[in-house]
Amino acid sequence: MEDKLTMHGSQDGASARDRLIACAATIFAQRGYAATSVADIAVEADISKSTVFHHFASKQALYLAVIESAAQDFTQTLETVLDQSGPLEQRLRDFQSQHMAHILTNAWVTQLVLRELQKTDSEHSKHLIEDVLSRNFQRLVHFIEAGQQAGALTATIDPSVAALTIISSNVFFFQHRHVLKHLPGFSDHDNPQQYTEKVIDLLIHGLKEGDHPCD
Amino acid sequence: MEDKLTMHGSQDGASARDRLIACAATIFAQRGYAATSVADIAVEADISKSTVFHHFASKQALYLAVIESAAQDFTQTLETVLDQSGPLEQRLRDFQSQHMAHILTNAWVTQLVLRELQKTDSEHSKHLIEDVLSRNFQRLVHFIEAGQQAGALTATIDPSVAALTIISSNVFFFQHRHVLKHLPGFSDHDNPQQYTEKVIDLLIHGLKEGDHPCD
DNA sequence: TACCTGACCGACCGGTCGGTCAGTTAGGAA
DNA sequence: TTCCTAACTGACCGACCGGTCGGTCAGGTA
Repeated sequence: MEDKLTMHGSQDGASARDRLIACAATIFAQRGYAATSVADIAVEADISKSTVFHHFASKQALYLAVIESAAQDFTQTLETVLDQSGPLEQRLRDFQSQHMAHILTNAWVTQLVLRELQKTDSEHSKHLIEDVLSRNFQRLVHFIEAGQQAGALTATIDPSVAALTIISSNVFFFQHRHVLKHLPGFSDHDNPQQYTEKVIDLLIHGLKEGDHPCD
Repeated sequence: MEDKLTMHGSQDGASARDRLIACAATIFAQRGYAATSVADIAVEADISKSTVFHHFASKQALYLAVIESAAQDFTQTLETVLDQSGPLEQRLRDFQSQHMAHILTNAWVTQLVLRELQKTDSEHSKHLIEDVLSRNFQRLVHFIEAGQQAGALTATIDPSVAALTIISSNVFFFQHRHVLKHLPGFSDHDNPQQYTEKVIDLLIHGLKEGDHPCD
């Protein structure tokens, strides 16, 4: 069904179905499911509303296709960051940096995924997203555990908690980046990379002054 | 306007207007603005839809009242946690713990506030919330700065970044607490207080093993 | 008694929503 | 040429939405 090269109405390279998913993704991400009308999506995709229902059985089916596509986007990235060589601290820094860059460049998709994750009634779609998140989470946890076993990281801290703290700082920055501008005294609101550096600095060295007097 | 003690139709203690706001808050928080109908709110509040429009000029006006009420709820708490005495580390621990407890007990309001914060078009309502957040943020930043000047905390880390990391870990836990259950190897999903303890442990002592060899 | 007022309601309105359907177009196979 | 089929469309439908309107009812006041 994907190898159809004959297109009548559409002059774009991508298939009408893919264009439809892409347009729907941004609008769903911007306005949410209920506030998005099928007519809006049709206008954005430059087709009629009926054509939307020709490609998808319902609005919900279109939304599920969007979520599925978003989940695929998430899986194909961030896979190789932790597998590189180099000093452990630098690899942690790279992960944080690339993770931040990824969610910022794929902002609409990220927003869509996060919004879906916050629904209390999971039903469909949430499971695939959870699978993706679980995989990324486990990879990061294993990386930290390896650092602990190698003696490079403190063995007493919970690697799951450390991983979540790393991820949450990036997600929080992303979700509230437009609010952070108005926070008094916060200078890194328009410099996410510097923010990730500072967070890793904090996580590695800790807050307590007396903990490393032998520098 | 608040001192009306004569109520005709309602047998509850709170005024019908307050009950309306309370009911609307939970439904708005659960389903979002667009997905919530005035009829739904009316049913929940056990009044007719017309009565909703008797108390509020429009659905939007009701929503703004809900947001305003939610902002007030947020200001009145968390004001005295940091002002107590005791060792600095314990006060940080208390803040994290009480902040977590607060957003969990006021879950619906918190969800409403967070959802409102993520809107790209701020318009109304966002400003008051930003005021509340800025105040809490500044208070935490000043606390950390004081710890730095007293020599108890490392002077090289950015206090704003530390404050945001503290807040973000709690917010992230709250937002994704239902997803965390399905994360493999994460044991604290149903124990938020233990999670806050571990986060503070991590933030205070840091990840790096070699940083505190003199314990 | 008579009057006023505010809380409240059922019935209703214009508009928008998701979804259907009959019909048109155009390329490929025979 | 004929037929098939997928892509596509405008017209339309019932359901539901936010909001209005006319009116009821219970208390306060004089």
